[in-house]
Amino acid sequence: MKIATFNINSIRNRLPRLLEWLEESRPDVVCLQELRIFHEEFPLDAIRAAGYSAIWRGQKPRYNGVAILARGAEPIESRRALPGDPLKDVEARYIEAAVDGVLIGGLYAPNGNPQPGPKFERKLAWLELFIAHAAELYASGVPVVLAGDYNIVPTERDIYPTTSYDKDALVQPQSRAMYQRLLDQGWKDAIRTLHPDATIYTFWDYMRQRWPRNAGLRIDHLLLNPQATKKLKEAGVDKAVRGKEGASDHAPAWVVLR
DNA sequence: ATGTCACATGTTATGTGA
Repeated sequence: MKIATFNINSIRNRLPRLLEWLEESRPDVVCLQELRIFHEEFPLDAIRAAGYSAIWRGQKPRYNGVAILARGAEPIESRRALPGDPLKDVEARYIEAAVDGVLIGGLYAPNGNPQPGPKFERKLAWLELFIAHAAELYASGVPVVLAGDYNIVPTERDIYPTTSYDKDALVQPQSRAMYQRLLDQGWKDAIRTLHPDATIYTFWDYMRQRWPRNAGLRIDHLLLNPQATKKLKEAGVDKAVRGKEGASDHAPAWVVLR
């Protein structure tokens, strides 16, 4: 069972790219972030024609937005917001469903820039709620995968050598501490578990030639509880997706569970 | 400060979010 996460950065502009990738990579489950559509604009017909069913949340105005796609199965929705999020009706950032006995949480954490400021406070507050919810899911007894754009660079190894992100919310010690708290609960970062020392990125900014220079960041993650970790077979990033014409600034990251 | 890209407002650009 292949489970992927992909920050699509506007599903309207990138639908052909998404369909192409679905065909090539053939994931069984996909968590999408940054749909950037009104709820009613989701391209369900095209997704169905590609062989997937879907649950999603868009919003007005067209920011954020998350979805879970499943091939050959209906995702059984368990949540469409993070419990306790005061902005749960305003910002579409979390969706959760069971697919083939695996519980999937799809997330789009707040970016948090500029930092410091209210955006950064919102990021930390959202992550606090996410950590609390993750603790509940961890203990559920079933395999759980928390997949999405965490907007956190976990360690220095997860960013190209630079000082230009030093003030960025993605690398702040407070952000990294939140990620560490998830690992301390027992969640495994799937890519780092299988590739502890590799240089792996999932995001390359459009600016300053960062893709051609491979000046990337690893901010899209799949966290696994022990029941899911036991099944972990492969993990990776479909890096080539970032190099296509009209690509998102993120590449899909994925795991294969036995 | 800059670079790029998508969207909102409602220009014939400018601002925001990333």
